[in-house]
Amino acid sequence: MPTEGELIANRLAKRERLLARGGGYPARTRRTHSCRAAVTLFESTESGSAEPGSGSAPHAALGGRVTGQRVLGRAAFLDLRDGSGSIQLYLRRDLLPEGEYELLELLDVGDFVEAEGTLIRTRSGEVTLAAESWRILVKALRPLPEKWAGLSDPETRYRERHLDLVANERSREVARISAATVSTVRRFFEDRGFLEVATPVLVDQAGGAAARPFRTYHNALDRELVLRISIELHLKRLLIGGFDRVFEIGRVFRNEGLSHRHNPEFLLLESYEAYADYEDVARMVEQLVRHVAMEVRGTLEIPHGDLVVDLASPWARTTYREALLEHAGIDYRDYPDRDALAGAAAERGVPVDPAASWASVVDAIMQRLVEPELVQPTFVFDYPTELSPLAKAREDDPAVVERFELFILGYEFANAYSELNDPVEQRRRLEAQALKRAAGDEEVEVADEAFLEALESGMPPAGGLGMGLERLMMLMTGEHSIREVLLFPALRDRGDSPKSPGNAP
RNA sequence: GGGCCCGUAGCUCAGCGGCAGAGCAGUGGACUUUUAAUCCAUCGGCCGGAGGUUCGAAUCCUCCCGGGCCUACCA
Repeated sequence: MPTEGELIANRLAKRERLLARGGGYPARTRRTHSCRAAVTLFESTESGSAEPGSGSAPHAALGGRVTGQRVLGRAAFLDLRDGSGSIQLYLRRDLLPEGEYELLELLDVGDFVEAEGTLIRTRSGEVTLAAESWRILVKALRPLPEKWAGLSDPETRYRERHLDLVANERSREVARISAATVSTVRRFFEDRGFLEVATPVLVDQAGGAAARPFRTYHNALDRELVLRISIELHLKRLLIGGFDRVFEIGRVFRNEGLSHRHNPEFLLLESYEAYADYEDVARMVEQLVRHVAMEVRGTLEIPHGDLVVDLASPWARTTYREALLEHAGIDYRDYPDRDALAGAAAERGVPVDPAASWASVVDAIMQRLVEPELVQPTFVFDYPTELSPLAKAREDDPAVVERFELFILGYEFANAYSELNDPVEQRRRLEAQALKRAAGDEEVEVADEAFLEALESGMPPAGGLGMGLERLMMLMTGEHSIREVLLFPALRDRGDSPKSPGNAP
């Protein structure tokens, strides 16, 4: 077992020899088929001939990465893989032009090659390209993870995702399901006449949610900027401008801790529909999630760990007040006093920050005692107004707003309102939040003057939706950690410098 | 932030006070239908880092770095 440096040095030497022969790193290839297409081609014209070069056997030129090799003297088998799948290559000295078989001396697992020849089925039944010509396209300098045990160290899988994807079919599958989830969501909204827009990521103030932002600086404008924590306020300005249905799928950034379900940057879907209310949005979300499940999984019963998430049955509906009563035994209306509520929370084992407001206490109880219980899809309607500064109050009860959150697997999947569009009331609510901020609470909604002014020009009644798409990916893939569905999850800096082949002895 | 666990060869892992190990990969050789090819030979180490205990530390202790799980926070 030579050191990593020696392994790389071996491959660098082979690269030199390859270049000396006039090969290596060509810009163009002669590929005629993907690996999968070649197998399909052969099976559709199955000649059954086990002897290469005979009769009407189909011909193909393939390219891909060598993932395994079995050399038997004057013949060799290579496993070739491209983005479509894999196929076996058969190299035989007497089938190849003079000197080409000896290229094997320069080949390592991990290199990309091109081979052109005849498709056959071997004695053991495998569809195989019997090469009549081949070359090395790319010399890989680093050894790939071991072929049988593969790559399992989570840290390496996350930090060097390319190796994880090469080594683990499951990781490729998760990436494909995640991508299909996003494209299906996009198509769902497009098919319903929503306009997809792109609004600024760099903004003056981080509004639309309550979270700490990342701060940055624009040199030419000599301006402090922050990265958005939400998309909401810009999309509402588009409703004001006259678009009735808009949506955006975009990254938002929250300067908070990491966990198995939180990443500092994540993919947020927001949609706004004029002349709709939160009941309409709830119906749409139910359709959306079911549609995605059918498109990417082909079923409405999604296995997740030990349980099955049932998307087919009608989704449970409750209210914030009922949910707290059922799971925590607290009717928050019996505790209009902050300290009394904090006492009730403490009795139930919910830790309470002494500085927390009434709203923070009630929400701590919700998060701690209620949300984890909501495993099967559950809508929770009608949140306390104090928790929801951008939502419209119920006409029959101004203490609560027309807001719902959707919970699946014990965590928040979606958040939706009948959007507050009374500019005077909106200003009053945001000013109340500003008082909290002045009292030291950094995680409250900011009063965005540009948004408030826009609202004064008149926003139609509308229903809005926000949904973290990584959580939808987690549901669709059955993964329990957001790091599995993020291709490059945020990690701490390991501190050492990247290894370079240039440093190899 | 707190608790538990992990870090040994390129990869997957064993060793847990007494000479640093295995498989795969690599290197040399044999082999024209293999598919975890096989067979022979062989190279290979900052045991995450720094201190400490000890005659002696990969092994025990402390701190630090990185990761995982649980938990908390993120309305």
